[in-house]
Amino acid sequence: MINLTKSEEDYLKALFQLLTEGGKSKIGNNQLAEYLNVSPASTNNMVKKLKAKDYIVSERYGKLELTDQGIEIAVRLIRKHRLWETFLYNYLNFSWDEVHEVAEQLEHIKSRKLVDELDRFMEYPKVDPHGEMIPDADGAYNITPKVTLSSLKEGDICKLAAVNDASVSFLRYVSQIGLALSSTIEIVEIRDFDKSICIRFDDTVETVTKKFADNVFVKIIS
Amino acid sequence: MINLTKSEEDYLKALFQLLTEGGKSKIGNNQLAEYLNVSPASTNNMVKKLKAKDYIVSERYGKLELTDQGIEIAVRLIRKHRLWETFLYNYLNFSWDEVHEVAEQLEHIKSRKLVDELDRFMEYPKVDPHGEMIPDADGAYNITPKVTLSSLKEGDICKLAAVNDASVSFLRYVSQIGLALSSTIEIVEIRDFDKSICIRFDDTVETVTKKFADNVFVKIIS
DNA sequence: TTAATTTGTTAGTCTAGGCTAACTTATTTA
DNA sequence: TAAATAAGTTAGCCTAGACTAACAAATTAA
Repeated sequence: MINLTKSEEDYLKALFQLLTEGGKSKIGNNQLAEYLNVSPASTNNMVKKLKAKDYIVSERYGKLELTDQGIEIAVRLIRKHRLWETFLYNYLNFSWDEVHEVAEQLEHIKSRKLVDELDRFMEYPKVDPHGEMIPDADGAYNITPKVTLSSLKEGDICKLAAVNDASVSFLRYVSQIGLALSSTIEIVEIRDFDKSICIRFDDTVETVTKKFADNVFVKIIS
Repeated sequence: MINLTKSEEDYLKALFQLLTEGGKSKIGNNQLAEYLNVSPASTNNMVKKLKAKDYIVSERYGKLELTDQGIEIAVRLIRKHRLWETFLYNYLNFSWDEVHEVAEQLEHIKSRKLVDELDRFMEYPKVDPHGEMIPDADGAYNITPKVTLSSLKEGDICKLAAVNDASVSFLRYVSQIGLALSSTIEIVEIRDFDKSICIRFDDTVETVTKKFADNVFVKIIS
Protein backbone atom coordinates (compact mmCIF):
# COMPACT_ATOMS: atom_id res chain seq x y z
CA MET A 1 0.00 0.00 0.00
CA ILE A 2 2.99 2.25 0.22
CA ASN A 3 3.95 3.27 -3.28
CA LEU A 4 2.01 2.45 -6.37
CA THR A 5 3.01 3.48 -9.85
CA LYS A 6 0.88 5.83 -11.89
CA SER A 7 -0.31 2.90 -13.98
CA GLU A 8 -1.25 0.79 -11.01
CA GLU A 9 -3.25 3.70 -9.66
CA ASP A 10 -4.97 4.20 -13.00
CA TYR A 11 -6.12 0.59 -13.12
CA LEU A 12 -7.47 0.65 -9.57
CA LYS A 13 -9.36 3.88 -10.12
CA ALA A 14 -10.79 2.67 -13.40
CA LEU A 15 -11.97 -0.58 -11.85
CA PHE A 16 -13.57 1.31 -9.00
CA GLN A 17 -15.43 3.61 -11.37
CA LEU A 18 -16.65 0.69 -13.44
CA LEU A 19 -17.79 -1.18 -10.32
CA THR A 20 -19.58 1.68 -8.60
CA GLU A 21 -20.73 3.86 -11.43
CA GLY A 22 -21.09 1.52 -14.33
CA GLY A 23 -24.11 -0.30 -13.04
CA LYS A 24 -22.79 -3.56 -14.50
CA SER A 25 -22.94 -6.71 -12.41
CA LYS A 26 -19.72 -8.21 -13.71
CA ILE A 27 -16.61 -6.31 -14.65
CA GLY A 28 -14.08 -8.44 -16.48
CA ASN A 29 -10.69 -8.04 -17.94
CA ASN A 30 -11.92 -6.80 -21.29
CA GLN A 31 -14.19 -4.10 -19.97
CA LEU A 32 -11.36 -2.76 -17.89
CA ALA A 33 -9.07 -2.87 -20.90
CA GLU A 34 -11.54 -1.04 -23.07
CA TYR A 35 -12.19 1.62 -20.43
CA LEU A 36 -8.47 2.30 -20.14
CA ASN A 37 -7.78 2.06 -23.87
CA VAL A 38 -5.19 -0.65 -23.47
CA SER A 39 -5.08 -4.20 -24.76
CA PRO A 40 -6.63 -7.08 -22.80
CA ALA A 41 -3.15 -8.57 -22.54
CA SER A 42 -1.80 -5.51 -20.76
CA THR A 43 -4.75 -5.53 -18.41
CA ASN A 44 -4.27 -9.18 -17.68
CA ASN A 45 -0.68 -8.51 -16.72
CA MET A 46 -1.51 -5.63 -14.47
CA VAL A 47 -4.43 -7.39 -12.83
CA LYS A 48 -2.12 -10.27 -12.05
CA LYS A 49 0.27 -7.89 -10.35
CA LEU A 50 -2.45 -6.10 -8.41
CA LYS A 51 -3.84 -9.43 -7.24
CA ALA A 52 -0.39 -10.40 -5.98
CA LYS A 53 -0.24 -7.12 -4.08
CA ASP A 54 -3.70 -7.71 -2.67
CA TYR A 55 -5.59 -4.84 -4.24
CA ILE A 56 -7.77 -6.95 -6.49
CA VAL A 57 -9.45 -10.32 -6.00
CA SER A 58 -10.78 -12.55 -8.74
CA GLU A 59 -10.87 -16.14 -9.81
CA ARG A 60 -9.39 -17.36 -13.06
CA TYR A 61 -11.82 -16.34 -15.80
CA GLY A 62 -13.95 -14.69 -13.13
CA LYS A 63 -15.06 -11.17 -12.36
CA LEU A 64 -12.80 -8.53 -10.89
CA GLU A 65 -13.31 -7.02 -7.46
CA LEU A 66 -11.38 -4.60 -5.28
CA THR A 67 -10.10 -5.35 -1.79
CA ASP A 68 -10.57 -2.76 0.96
CA GLN A 69 -7.04 -1.63 0.26
CA GLY A 70 -7.85 -1.27 -3.41
CA ILE A 71 -10.97 0.75 -2.68
CA GLU A 72 -9.01 3.03 -0.39
CA ILE A 73 -6.49 3.83 -3.12
CA ALA A 74 -9.22 4.47 -5.67
CA VAL A 75 -11.23 6.74 -3.39
CA ARG A 76 -8.14 8.77 -2.55
CA LEU A 77 -7.49 9.25 -6.25
CA ILE A 78 -11.05 10.36 -6.85
CA ARG A 79 -10.80 12.75 -3.92
CA LYS A 80 -7.62 14.24 -5.33
CA HIS A 81 -9.02 14.44 -8.84
CA ARG A 82 -12.15 16.26 -7.77
CA LEU A 83 -10.39 18.62 -5.39
CA TRP A 84 -7.97 19.63 -8.12
CA GLU A 85 -10.81 20.10 -10.58
CA THR A 86 -12.50 22.36 -8.08
CA PHE A 87 -9.33 24.33 -7.54
CA LEU A 88 -8.67 24.76 -11.24
CA TYR A 89 -12.24 25.83 -11.88
CA ASN A 90 -12.75 28.14 -8.93
CA TYR A 91 -9.33 29.73 -8.58
CA LEU A 92 -7.42 29.35 -11.85
CA ASN A 93 -10.01 30.30 -14.48
CA PHE A 94 -10.19 26.86 -16.03
CA SER A 95 -13.39 26.00 -17.84
CA TRP A 96 -15.58 22.94 -17.36
CA ASP A 97 -14.00 21.09 -20.20
CA GLU A 98 -10.38 21.96 -19.39
CA VAL A 99 -10.16 20.73 -15.82
CA HIS A 100 -10.29 16.98 -16.37
CA GLU A 101 -7.11 16.53 -18.35
CA VAL A 102 -4.93 18.45 -15.91
CA ALA A 103 -6.58 16.83 -12.90
CA GLU A 104 -5.71 13.44 -14.39
CA GLN A 105 -2.07 14.42 -13.97
CA LEU A 106 -2.43 16.14 -10.61
CA GLU A 107 -4.23 13.21 -8.99
CA HIS A 108 -0.99 11.21 -9.10
CA ILE A 109 1.03 13.67 -7.03
CA LYS A 110 2.02 11.90 -3.86
CA SER A 111 1.53 14.08 -0.78
CA ARG A 112 -1.16 13.56 1.77
CA LYS A 113 -0.59 17.03 3.14
CA LEU A 114 -0.99 18.65 -0.26
CA VAL A 115 -4.48 17.36 -0.84
CA ASP A 116 -5.69 17.92 2.71
CA GLU A 117 -4.37 21.47 2.73
CA LEU A 118 -5.91 22.15 -0.64
CA ASP A 119 -9.20 20.94 0.81
CA ARG A 120 -8.84 23.29 3.76
CA PHE A 121 -7.80 26.19 1.53
CA MET A 122 -11.00 25.83 -0.47
CA GLU A 123 -13.02 25.43 2.74
CA TYR A 124 -13.96 21.80 2.27
CA PRO A 125 -16.03 21.83 -0.91
CA LYS A 126 -18.64 19.08 -1.13
CA VAL A 127 -18.93 18.76 -4.90
CA ASP A 128 -16.66 19.34 -7.87
CA PRO A 129 -17.48 21.59 -10.85
CA HIS A 130 -19.31 18.76 -12.58
CA GLY A 131 -21.54 18.12 -9.60
CA GLU A 132 -19.76 15.00 -8.36
CA MET A 133 -19.33 14.39 -4.62
CA ILE A 134 -15.83 14.86 -3.22
CA PRO A 135 -14.81 12.09 -0.77
CA ASP A 136 -13.54 13.50 2.52
CA ALA A 137 -10.13 13.00 4.11
CA ASP A 138 -11.28 9.81 5.86
CA GLY A 139 -12.26 8.29 2.56
CA ALA A 140 -15.97 8.47 3.27
CA TYR A 141 -17.43 8.10 -0.16
CA ASN A 142 -21.04 8.91 -0.70
CA ILE A 143 -22.13 6.62 -3.45
CA THR A 144 -25.30 8.05 -4.84
CA PRO A 145 -26.51 5.61 -7.44
CA LYS A 146 -26.44 7.45 -10.72
CA VAL A 147 -29.62 8.12 -12.58
CA THR A 148 -28.97 8.96 -16.19
CA LEU A 149 -31.16 11.31 -18.16
CA SER A 150 -31.65 8.47 -20.61
CA SER A 151 -33.37 6.32 -18.00
CA LEU A 152 -36.34 8.66 -17.46
CA LYS A 153 -39.73 8.53 -19.14
CA GLU A 154 -41.84 11.16 -20.85
CA GLY A 155 -43.21 13.80 -18.53
CA ASP A 156 -40.58 13.28 -15.82
CA ILE A 157 -39.05 16.39 -14.31
CA CYS A 158 -35.54 16.34 -12.89
CA LYS A 159 -32.57 18.44 -11.94
CA LEU A 160 -29.17 18.16 -13.55
CA ALA A 161 -26.99 16.69 -10.79
CA ALA A 162 -23.72 15.89 -12.53
CA VAL A 163 -22.13 15.17 -15.85
CA ASN A 164 -19.45 12.76 -16.96
CA ASP A 165 -16.26 14.77 -17.15
CA ALA A 166 -14.18 12.50 -19.31
CA SER A 167 -15.00 13.90 -22.74
CA VAL A 168 -14.09 17.42 -23.70
CA SER A 169 -16.43 17.58 -26.69
CA PHE A 170 -19.32 16.36 -24.57
CA LEU A 171 -18.73 19.03 -21.93
CA ARG A 172 -18.44 21.74 -24.57
CA TYR A 173 -21.74 20.61 -26.00
CA VAL A 174 -23.41 20.68 -22.59
CA SER A 175 -22.42 24.26 -21.93
CA GLN A 176 -23.11 25.29 -25.49
CA ILE A 177 -26.78 24.32 -25.35
CA GLY A 178 -27.02 26.13 -22.02
CA LEU A 179 -27.39 23.28 -19.55
CA ALA A 180 -25.84 23.98 -16.16
CA LEU A 181 -25.74 22.24 -12.81
CA SER A 182 -29.14 22.45 -11.12
CA SER A 183 -30.96 23.20 -14.36
CA THR A 184 -34.50 21.84 -14.13
CA ILE A 185 -35.20 19.56 -17.05
CA GLU A 186 -38.47 18.20 -18.32
CA ILE A 187 -38.66 15.17 -20.57
CA VAL A 188 -40.93 16.32 -23.37
CA GLU A 189 -40.78 13.33 -25.65
CA ILE A 190 -38.76 10.21 -26.25
CA ARG A 191 -38.62 9.29 -29.92
CA ASP A 192 -38.82 5.57 -30.22
CA PHE A 193 -37.03 4.92 -33.49
CA ASP A 194 -33.65 6.33 -32.39
CA LYS A 195 -34.17 6.83 -28.62
CA SER A 196 -33.42 10.53 -28.98
CA ILE A 197 -34.93 12.65 -26.24
CA CYS A 198 -36.58 16.01 -26.47
CA ILE A 199 -36.03 18.04 -23.30
CA ARG A 200 -37.14 21.45 -22.05
CA PHE A 201 -35.13 23.62 -19.63
CA ASP A 202 -35.02 27.38 -19.02
CA ASP A 203 -37.48 28.02 -21.90
CA THR A 204 -35.22 26.08 -24.24
CA VAL A 205 -36.28 22.96 -26.11
CA GLU A 206 -33.53 20.68 -27.39
CA THR A 207 -33.35 17.20 -28.78
CA VAL A 208 -30.41 15.16 -27.57
CA THR A 209 -29.20 11.69 -28.47
CA LYS A 210 -29.34 8.63 -26.26
CA LYS A 211 -25.54 8.71 -26.03
CA PHE A 212 -25.66 12.28 -24.77
CA ALA A 213 -28.34 11.44 -22.20
CA ASP A 214 -26.24 8.51 -20.96
CA ASN A 215 -23.62 10.96 -19.74
CA VAL A 216 -25.99 13.30 -17.95
CA PHE A 217 -26.85 12.40 -14.36
CA VAL A 218 -30.00 13.76 -12.76
CA LYS A 219 -32.08 13.82 -9.61
CA ILE A 220 -35.72 13.04 -10.25
CA ILE A 221 -38.22 15.59 -8.93
CA SER A 222 -41.46 14.16 -10.22
CA MET B 1 10.28 19.94 -28.12
CA ILE B 2 6.74 18.71 -27.80
CA ASN B 3 6.68 16.04 -25.16
CA LEU B 4 9.56 15.06 -22.97
CA THR B 5 9.46 12.35 -20.36
CA LYS B 6 9.90 13.13 -16.70
CA SER B 7 13.42 11.70 -16.85
CA GLU B 8 14.43 13.74 -19.86
CA GLU B 9 13.20 16.85 -18.09
CA ASP B 10 15.13 15.95 -14.96
CA TYR B 11 18.38 15.61 -16.88
CA LEU B 12 17.93 18.92 -18.67
CA LYS B 13 17.10 20.77 -15.49
CA ALA B 14 20.01 19.22 -13.64
CA LEU B 15 22.44 20.14 -16.38
CA PHE B 16 21.13 23.68 -16.43
CA GLN B 17 21.57 24.03 -12.68
CA LEU B 18 25.09 22.67 -12.83
CA LEU B 19 25.99 24.99 -15.70
CA THR B 20 24.52 28.18 -14.30
CA GLU B 21 24.75 27.71 -10.57
CA GLY B 22 27.61 25.36 -10.11
CA GLY B 23 30.34 27.77 -11.08
CA LYS B 24 32.27 24.96 -12.74
CA SER B 25 33.80 25.56 -16.14
CA LYS B 26 33.26 22.06 -17.45
CA ILE B 27 30.33 19.81 -16.70
CA GLY B 28 30.88 16.26 -17.82
CA ASN B 29 28.97 13.06 -17.79
CA ASN B 30 30.07 12.03 -14.33
CA GLN B 31 29.16 15.25 -12.60
CA LEU B 32 25.72 15.07 -14.09
CA ALA B 33 25.41 11.45 -13.02
CA GLU B 34 26.48 12.21 -9.49
CA TYR B 35 24.13 15.20 -9.23
CA LEU B 36 21.19 13.04 -10.29
CA ASN B 37 22.25 10.00 -8.26
CA VAL B 38 22.34 7.71 -11.25
CA SER B 39 25.16 5.75 -12.82
CA PRO B 40 27.44 7.30 -15.45
CA ALA B 41 26.18 4.69 -17.89
CA SER B 42 22.58 5.82 -17.48
CA THR B 43 23.63 9.41 -17.96
CA ASN B 44 25.59 8.52 -21.06
CA ASN B 45 22.52 6.87 -22.51
CA MET B 46 20.25 9.77 -21.78
CA VAL B 47 22.73 12.37 -22.99
CA LYS B 48 22.97 10.48 -26.24
CA LYS B 49 19.22 10.64 -26.61
CA LEU B 50 19.02 14.32 -25.73
CA LYS B 51 21.76 15.10 -28.22
CA ALA B 52 19.82 13.29 -30.91
CA LYS B 53 16.78 15.39 -30.02
CA ASP B 54 18.87 18.54 -30.12
CA TYR B 55 18.63 19.61 -26.50
CA ILE B 56 22.28 19.01 -25.65
CA VAL B 57 25.48 19.53 -27.62
CA SER B 58 28.84 17.99 -26.80
CA GLU B 59 31.75 16.28 -28.45
CA ARG B 60 32.82 12.74 -27.66
CA TYR B 61 34.62 12.90 -24.31
CA GLY B 62 33.87 16.62 -24.22
CA LYS B 63 31.88 18.91 -21.98
CA LEU B 64 28.10 19.09 -22.00
CA GLU B 65 26.17 22.16 -23.07
CA LEU B 66 22.52 22.97 -23.59
CA THR B 67 20.99 24.20 -26.84
CA ASP B 68 18.53 27.10 -26.73
CA GLN B 69 15.76 24.55 -26.81
CA GLY B 70 17.32 22.75 -23.87
CA ILE B 71 17.63 25.96 -21.88
CA GLU B 72 14.02 26.80 -22.57
CA ILE B 73 12.84 23.48 -21.15
CA ALA B 74 15.03 23.83 -18.08
CA VAL B 75 13.92 27.38 -17.34
CA ARG B 76 10.28 26.41 -17.65
CA LEU B 77 10.84 23.63 -15.14
CA ILE B 78 12.54 26.00 -12.74
CA ARG B 79 9.70 28.47 -13.15
CA LYS B 80 7.17 25.76 -12.37
CA HIS B 81 9.16 24.43 -9.46
CA ARG B 82 9.49 27.83 -7.81
CA LEU B 83 5.92 28.90 -8.44
CA TRP B 84 4.66 25.71 -6.84
CA GLU B 85 7.00 26.14 -3.88
CA THR B 86 5.64 29.62 -3.42
CA PHE B 87 2.07 28.37 -3.60
CA LEU B 88 2.67 25.59 -1.11
CA TYR B 89 4.42 27.91 1.28
CA ASN B 90 2.09 30.91 1.06
CA TYR B 91 -1.28 29.24 0.68
CA LEU B 92 -1.07 25.65 1.88
CA ASN B 93 0.85 25.96 5.16
CA PHE B 94 3.88 24.04 3.95
CA SER B 95 7.14 24.80 5.73
CA TRP B 96 10.44 25.73 4.16
CA ASP B 97 11.75 22.21 4.21
CA GLU B 98 8.56 20.52 2.98
CA VAL B 99 8.02 22.38 -0.27
CA HIS B 100 10.87 21.04 -2.36
CA GLU B 101 9.88 17.39 -2.48
CA VAL B 102 6.33 18.07 -3.59
CA ALA B 103 7.42 20.77 -6.05
CA GLU B 104 9.72 18.19 -7.65
CA GLN B 105 6.60 16.26 -8.56
CA LEU B 106 4.45 19.23 -9.49
CA GLU B 107 7.02 20.70 -11.86
CA HIS B 108 6.39 17.83 -14.27
CA ILE B 109 2.69 18.54 -14.71
CA LYS B 110 2.15 19.47 -18.34
CA SER B 111 -0.13 22.47 -18.73
CA ARG B 112 1.01 25.87 -19.79
CA LYS B 113 -2.22 27.39 -18.57
CA LEU B 114 -1.86 25.85 -15.13
CA VAL B 115 1.43 27.49 -14.36
CA ASP B 116 0.55 30.85 -15.88
CA GLU B 117 -2.74 31.00 -14.01
CA LEU B 118 -1.03 29.99 -10.79
CA ASP B 119 1.37 32.86 -11.37
CA ARG B 120 -1.53 35.27 -11.88
CA PHE B 121 -3.40 33.92 -8.86
CA MET B 122 -0.41 34.67 -6.63
CA GLU B 123 0.01 38.07 -8.30
CA TYR B 124 3.27 37.35 -10.05
CA PRO B 125 5.68 36.68 -7.21
CA LYS B 126 9.31 37.54 -7.97
CA VAL B 127 11.05 35.14 -5.60
CA ASP B 128 10.28 31.75 -4.09
CA PRO B 129 10.28 30.98 -0.35
CA HIS B 130 14.01 30.26 -0.43
CA GLY B 131 14.80 33.60 -2.02
CA GLU B 132 15.40 32.30 -5.54
CA MET B 133 14.22 34.32 -8.55
CA ILE B 134 11.18 32.99 -10.40
CA PRO B 135 11.59 33.13 -14.21
CA ASP B 136 8.63 34.86 -15.88
CA ALA B 137 6.26 33.44 -18.49
CA ASP B 138 8.58 34.46 -21.33
CA GLY B 139 11.41 32.49 -19.82
CA ALA B 140 13.38 35.56 -18.86
CA TYR B 141 15.77 34.18 -16.32
CA ASN B 142 17.71 36.53 -14.15
CA ILE B 143 20.96 34.75 -13.45
CA THR B 144 22.50 36.40 -10.45
CA PRO B 145 25.85 34.76 -9.93
CA LYS B 146 25.69 33.07 -6.57
CA VAL B 147 27.92 34.18 -3.75
CA THR B 148 28.19 31.57 -1.04
CA LEU B 149 28.64 32.44 2.59
CA SER B 150 31.76 30.31 2.51
CA SER B 151 33.43 32.60 -0.01
CA LEU B 152 33.50 35.66 2.26
CA LYS B 153 36.32 36.81 4.51
CA GLU B 154 36.45 37.88 8.12
CA GLY B 155 34.71 41.16 8.80
CA ASP B 156 32.45 41.02 5.76
CA ILE B 157 28.81 41.88 6.25
CA CYS B 158 26.12 40.43 4.03
CA LYS B 159 22.44 39.65 3.70
CA LEU B 160 21.03 36.15 3.36
CA ALA B 161 19.72 36.09 -0.21
CA ALA B 162 18.80 32.47 -0.76
CA VAL B 163 19.44 28.94 0.38
CA ASN B 164 19.81 25.68 -1.46
CA ASP B 165 16.46 23.95 -1.15
CA ALA B 166 17.47 20.43 -1.99
CA SER B 167 18.21 19.10 1.49
CA VAL B 168 15.54 18.85 4.13
CA SER B 169 17.94 18.51 7.04
CA PHE B 170 19.88 21.56 5.88
CA LEU B 171 16.74 23.68 5.70
CA ARG B 172 15.61 22.51 9.12
CA TYR B 173 18.97 23.48 10.51
CA VAL B 174 18.78 26.93 8.91
CA SER B 175 15.44 27.73 10.48
CA GLN B 176 16.41 26.12 13.76
CA ILE B 177 19.34 28.44 14.37
CA GLY B 178 17.10 31.36 13.44
CA LEU B 179 18.44 32.42 10.07
CA ALA B 180 15.82 33.85 7.74
CA LEU B 181 15.78 35.52 4.35
CA SER B 182 17.20 39.03 4.59
CA SER B 183 18.96 38.33 7.87
CA THR B 184 22.06 40.50 8.10
CA ILE B 185 25.11 38.36 8.78
CA GLU B 186 28.58 39.34 9.88
CA ILE B 187 31.57 37.08 9.45
CA VAL B 188 33.18 37.12 12.87
CA GLU B 189 35.94 34.61 12.34
CA ILE B 190 37.02 31.89 9.96
CA ARG B 191 38.83 29.07 11.71
CA ASP B 192 41.62 27.91 9.55
CA PHE B 193 42.07 24.31 10.62
CA ASP B 194 38.58 23.16 9.60
CA LYS B 195 37.27 26.19 7.65
CA SER B 196 34.35 26.53 10.05
CA ILE B 197 32.90 30.01 10.17
CA CYS B 198 31.69 31.98 13.14
CA ILE B 199 28.85 34.31 12.19
CA ARG B 200 26.75 36.89 14.02
CA PHE B 201 23.15 37.78 13.14
CA ASP B 202 20.25 39.19 15.17
CA ASP B 203 22.34 39.15 18.37
CA THR B 204 23.09 35.47 17.84
CA VAL B 205 26.55 34.05 17.38
CA GLU B 206 26.85 30.66 15.74
CA THR B 207 29.61 28.57 14.28
CA VAL B 208 28.76 26.77 11.07
CA THR B 209 30.72 24.33 8.96
CA LYS B 210 32.15 25.00 5.52
CA LYS B 211 29.61 22.60 4.05
CA PHE B 212 26.78 24.55 5.62
CA ALA B 213 28.17 27.85 4.32
CA ASP B 214 28.42 26.40 0.82
CA ASN B 215 24.65 26.13 0.69
CA VAL B 216 23.90 29.63 1.90
CA PHE B 217 23.82 32.37 -0.73
CA VAL B 218 24.33 35.98 0.24
CA LYS B 219 24.53 39.52 -1.05
CA ILE B 220 27.61 41.37 0.19
CA ILE B 221 26.95 44.67 1.89
CA SER B 222 30.45 45.61 2.95
C1' DT C 1 57.15 10.70 -20.78
C1' DT C 2 55.50 6.89 -18.95
C1' DA C 3 52.30 5.25 -15.26
C1' DA C 4 48.33 6.00 -12.42
C1' DT C 5 44.00 7.88 -12.01
C1' DT C 6 39.93 9.87 -13.50
C1' DT C 7 36.35 10.23 -16.84
C1' DG C 8 33.66 8.59 -20.62
C1' DT C 9 31.81 4.72 -23.37
C1' DT C 10 30.02 0.20 -24.62
C1' DA C 11 27.85 -4.17 -23.95
C1' DG C 12 24.71 -6.77 -21.77
C1' DT C 13 21.04 -7.33 -18.13
C1' DC C 14 16.79 -6.00 -15.55
C1' DT C 15 11.94 -4.12 -14.56
C1' DA C 16 7.69 -1.72 -15.82
C1' DG C 17 4.28 -1.49 -18.93
C1' DG C 18 2.89 -1.47 -23.28
C1' DC C 19 1.84 -4.44 -27.80
C1' DT C 20 0.25 -8.57 -31.26
C1' DA C 21 -0.73 -13.23 -32.29
C1' DA C 22 -2.17 -17.50 -30.89
C1' DC C 23 -4.58 -20.29 -27.85
C1' DT C 24 -8.02 -21.75 -24.16
C1' DT C 25 -12.17 -21.49 -21.57
C1' DA C 26 -16.99 -19.69 -21.13
C1' DT C 27 -21.09 -18.41 -22.88
C1' DT C 28 -24.53 -18.01 -26.51
C1' DT C 29 -27.34 -19.38 -29.96
C1' DA C 30 -28.98 -22.23 -33.62
C1' DT D 1 -25.95 -30.16 -27.56
C1' DA D 2 -22.76 -28.77 -30.88
C1' DA D 3 -20.96 -24.84 -33.20
C1' DA D 4 -20.04 -19.98 -33.06
C1' DT D 5 -18.70 -16.12 -30.52
C1' DA D 6 -16.91 -13.68 -26.69
C1' DA D 7 -13.80 -13.34 -22.94
C1' DG D 8 -9.57 -14.43 -20.70
C1' DT D 9 -4.75 -16.08 -20.94
C1' DT D 10 -0.08 -16.97 -22.53
C1' DA D 11 4.06 -16.29 -25.14
C1' DG D 12 7.06 -13.42 -27.15
C1' DC D 13 8.50 -8.80 -28.51
C1' DC D 14 9.30 -3.63 -27.86
C1' DT D 15 10.76 0.88 -25.51
C1' DA D 16 12.28 3.65 -21.59
C1' DG D 17 15.37 4.00 -18.18
C1' DA D 18 17.80 2.04 -14.71
C1' DC D 19 22.06 -1.09 -13.47
C1' DT D 20 27.11 -3.52 -13.47
C1' DA D 21 31.29 -4.87 -15.54
C1' DA D 22 34.69 -4.15 -18.79
C1' DC D 23 37.20 -1.20 -21.63
C1' DA D 24 39.04 3.26 -23.85
C1' DA D 25 40.50 7.94 -23.73
C1' DA D 26 42.17 11.98 -21.13
C1' DT D 27 44.36 13.96 -17.64
C1' DT D 28 47.53 14.31 -13.81
C1' DA D 29 51.58 13.04 -11.34
C1' DA D 30 55.94 10.86 -10.75
